[in-house]
Amino acid sequence: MSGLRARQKADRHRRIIEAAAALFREAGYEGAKIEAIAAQAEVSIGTIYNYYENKGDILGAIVSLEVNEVLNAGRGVVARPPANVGDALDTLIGIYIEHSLHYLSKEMWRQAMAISTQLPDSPFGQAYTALDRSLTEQIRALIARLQEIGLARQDIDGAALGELIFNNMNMMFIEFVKRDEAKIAELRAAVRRQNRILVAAIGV
Amino acid sequence: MSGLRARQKADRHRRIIEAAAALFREAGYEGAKIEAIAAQAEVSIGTIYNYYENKGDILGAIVSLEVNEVLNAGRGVVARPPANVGDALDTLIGIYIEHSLHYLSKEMWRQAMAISTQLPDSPFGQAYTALDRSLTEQIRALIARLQEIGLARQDIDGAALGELIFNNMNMMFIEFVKRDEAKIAELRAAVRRQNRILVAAIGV
DNA sequence: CACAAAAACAGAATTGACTCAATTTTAGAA
DNA sequence: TTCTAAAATTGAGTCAATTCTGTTTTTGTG
Repeated sequence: MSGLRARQKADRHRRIIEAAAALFREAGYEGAKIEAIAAQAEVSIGTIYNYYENKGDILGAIVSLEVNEVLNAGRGVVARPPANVGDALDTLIGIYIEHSLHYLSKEMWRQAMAISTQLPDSPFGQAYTALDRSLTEQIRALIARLQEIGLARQDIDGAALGELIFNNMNMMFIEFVKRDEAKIAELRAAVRRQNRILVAAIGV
Repeated sequence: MSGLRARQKADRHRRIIEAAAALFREAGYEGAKIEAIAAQAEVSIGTIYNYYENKGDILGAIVSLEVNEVLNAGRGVVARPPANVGDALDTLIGIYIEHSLHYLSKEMWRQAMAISTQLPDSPFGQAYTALDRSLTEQIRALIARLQEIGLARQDIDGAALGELIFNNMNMMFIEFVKRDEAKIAELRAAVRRQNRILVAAIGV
């Protein structure tokens, strides 16, 4: 039996996430008081803390949903990459960046990133690290695919290269969300310029 | 005249920083209560907030001292770099990493990094960004030096390369401080492996 | 159906960072 | 030396996240 308790639990989870997402957008992370989230979700404060360890974990759950969508969107590029290394990387990274701001504001990203380094052992901290690893893995998969097709040199250390590309992109993204006035187009151009060095090194 | 007021001010600054540094080490960042810092520094809570905007700024002042030392230590390497690109990068990065844990614990680094992304416009947030830029600039200077000496190709985009190397190193350092059991030697080896790709691409 | 144990809920109490109005100290002019 | 305005200090009070303990609901069993 699926059980009344289990159903109510799932429902409460959903209500809390929805209420929090709405309030984070409206009022920002700091501005969204736990009390308000509880009221809007129609649960008590205590119940929220029964479901999430702390306020950061609530944001974490929202961020995780988002990053999983990004990973999904990236699969298509890995399966059928553009016909040269530069465009392939640019396309994948473009998807990451564009999607990332679809549901989450820069402020939400800042908070999420801060929490993940501040509390690396909290549920969200660990989830965030795992998500980063998945993104690195996807870039690495793209490189492997390009090597297969014969677009990239076979003798390249694909693992190290994947990390290099991800780490650089991620750091650029962090700086990007730290400045409210920074534009997506500029971020993409800067990363492309940096990647050009790598593209030259690994193209056949 | 240097003035009584100015002298007392400098003295209070010093006392607050020393008290905070000691307590951060002993009890961790969260564990060090403002009230305790105030007591140990023999000032009132209000005075601390007269000198620093918030708790993070106190840590920020400590971190800034540390990073400036790191920058200083790096100057020597840029002035007289080892005789090949790989060793030159490894030596500079080695200095950064080894120095970084001299005065600051991993926990203090985690907090500092978190604060700098959470509040990028606070005094410390801005200072931290500037410090990152200085480190990037130093790596770029090393590359320029290597190009001068004829150890690196002249046609490389030095600015982009410097950013790439710094961003990768920094991200690796972030992951490093997130895991208490991570070892310095492993970090250095991983970064060396990643840089090898770049070294191959830019060596003459 | 009745009941006991387990799970979940509620919200008052606690805690600690930060604010602010009142008080004290300093600098410098008369 | 005395006085006044500016600067600095103080700590009690505020605010919001988190904890804690008693209550209610659900489940499984006889």
